[in-house]
Amino acid sequence: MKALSIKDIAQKANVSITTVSFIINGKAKEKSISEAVIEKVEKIIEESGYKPNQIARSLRTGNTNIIGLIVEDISNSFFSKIARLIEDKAYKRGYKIIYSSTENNIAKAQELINMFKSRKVDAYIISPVKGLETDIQDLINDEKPVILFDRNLPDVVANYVGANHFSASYQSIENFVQNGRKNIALVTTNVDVLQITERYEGYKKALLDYGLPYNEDFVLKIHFNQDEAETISQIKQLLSAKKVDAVLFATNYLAISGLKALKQINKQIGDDFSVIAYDDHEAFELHTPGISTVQQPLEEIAETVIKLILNQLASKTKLPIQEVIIPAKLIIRN
Amino acid sequence: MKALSIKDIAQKANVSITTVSFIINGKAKEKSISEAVIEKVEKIIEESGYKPNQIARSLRTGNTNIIGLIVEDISNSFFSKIARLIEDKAYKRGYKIIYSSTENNIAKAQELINMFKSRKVDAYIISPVKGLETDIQDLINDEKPVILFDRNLPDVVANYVGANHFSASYQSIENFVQNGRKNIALVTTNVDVLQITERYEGYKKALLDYGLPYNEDFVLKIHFNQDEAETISQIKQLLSAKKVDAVLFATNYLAISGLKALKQINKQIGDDFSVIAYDDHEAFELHTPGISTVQQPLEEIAETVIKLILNQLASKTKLPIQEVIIPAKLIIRN
DNA sequence: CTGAAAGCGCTTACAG
DNA sequence: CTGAAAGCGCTTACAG
Repeated sequence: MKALSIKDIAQKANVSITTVSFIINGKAKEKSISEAVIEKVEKIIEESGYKPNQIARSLRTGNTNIIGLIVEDISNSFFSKIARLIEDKAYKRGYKIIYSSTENNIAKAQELINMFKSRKVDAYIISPVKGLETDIQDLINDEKPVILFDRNLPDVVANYVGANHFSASYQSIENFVQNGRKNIALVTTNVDVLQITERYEGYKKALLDYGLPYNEDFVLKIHFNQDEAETISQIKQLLSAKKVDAVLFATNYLAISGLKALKQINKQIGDDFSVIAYDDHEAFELHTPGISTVQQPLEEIAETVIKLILNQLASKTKLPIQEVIIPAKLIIRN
Repeated sequence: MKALSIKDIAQKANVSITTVSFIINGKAKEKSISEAVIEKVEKIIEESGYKPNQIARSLRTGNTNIIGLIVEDISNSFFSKIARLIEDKAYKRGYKIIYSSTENNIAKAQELINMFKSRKVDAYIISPVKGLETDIQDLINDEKPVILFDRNLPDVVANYVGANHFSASYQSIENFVQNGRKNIALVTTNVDVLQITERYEGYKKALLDYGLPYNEDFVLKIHFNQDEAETISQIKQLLSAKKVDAVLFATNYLAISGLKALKQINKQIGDDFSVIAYDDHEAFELHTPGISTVQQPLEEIAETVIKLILNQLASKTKLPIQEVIIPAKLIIRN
């Protein structure tokens, strides 16, 4: 069964396809199509269930009404929640989302951008990987709306929306210090992105400001993509060999691994040992005791991302580049 | 900066666009284009960074290489994990995924299917809502590849992949009984989909088989979409007013709410009270004590879904409808 | 008030 | 071995 085309509708209504097109696109009044014709055509469209072919429309107009979303991993709850919020807001404005996960792999990310390009997506929302600078710059030079989020690329001038990672991590350490902790460890990843670096810098600076020594042995950089079992074992080692009395986990999945490690070695969170996790996770609230976390304001991030995108999409002229830094919130749970 | 078209490449190479098209599509040999021309054209394509416009290609061929994924909520970890696995496998075969969340809303789901239709997606992967029967039947009549997953629609004959919800729930109750539980409650949703009904039936049948009375007061049907606070308060009521000694939660998010409720009323899981949750969640493993769960084999489900889709996409003829029921696994954690 | 025609960028049957 | 031309289903400038 072949789908109906505008031609079929025009034939049934005994008008030209031009007229049908005007009516479909709400230009009937503007083009002064008579009320009678409008009604007739609309009735036929309604009855036949005709839906314009978006592919043809896209080829003609150059717009697809599709936004490309490129994240590290859609199954990570931070990204899937953002994806959901963005989807919601985009759909209300007639945009659909096509997504992809980079797995932190430059080659894959580049390939994805190329695919999205050849599919002519109208705009890009990207949680970038280092190494993507030129590709992103090309998009921007092409006048494509691009919003980076979560992590920024220092060497590219692009719109960016993200939490204040430095101060979030600084505050966490501050909290540890106020609770009398002195041997504070950081468990982070070896991924070389600004947002991770900033969390590290916040940690370092806070130690310095509070007169605590910085000890390299207290910083564990977990290899991205390594087995969770390996991660757990490294964390166990950090915690048992050293006199660590507090740990900041730089991502939620690291904290999850960390909690598993604690459970295995039977180390209790309490009077002489504290933990703070970056990014929330249901497990943290449920954990006994509750795990304090640094929360990125998801709703606000998604809202800002989509607002910037839609603004750019709506504007004929190039808008100034914006960096929106949103404070993260430290939630104390014990 | 206008993107290059096949015409530009043809001009640069001094050949027709037909020739360029054959080369791009790997039909050069078949069409016996000379080696010299192939090399020349490929070099120009390479140097210029030309990428064929997929929109034009889609309009011409009728294929988009896009698969539409319709789920209840992409931010639910069950769906986001499936989304990730499907994405992976689809990309390897040249397909992209466009997703959408129905929020269990029939009207929204219908709208989504229509959008996907007019966007000419090549295939549909749908976790359906009741009420979508005709829409899905229409797709099937249109010879579009359609795979339902997670939940089936009894009144539509479509490919389906899902876990054996009945037996999963039956086994859970069996486990409770073997541990001496006698007053077993079920916390489920009021969503009227087969997969939820089956979990309920499994619960009922197991009680019957083990000679335990079925008590309506022990079945709590939570309204989908209601506030979590409300859910928690209802669960608290169930647990405090009744002499319930075991609870099966029919979805992971209900179990999360349930655990919060337990924490609030300080009810311990242990010798005289058991819990099993449907669908895994990191929180369950970390919880003290660990929460037993019924796990759907995500990898296997995704694998089967994508295999069925690709088979259909590859096949010229209509393939027989298949229902693949995959056993769920009961993981005992305490 | 309405329509014929060009063109978006491809693919492919047909011709030579 | 290669190319001219039709056509996928739309939109829109132009003409009347």
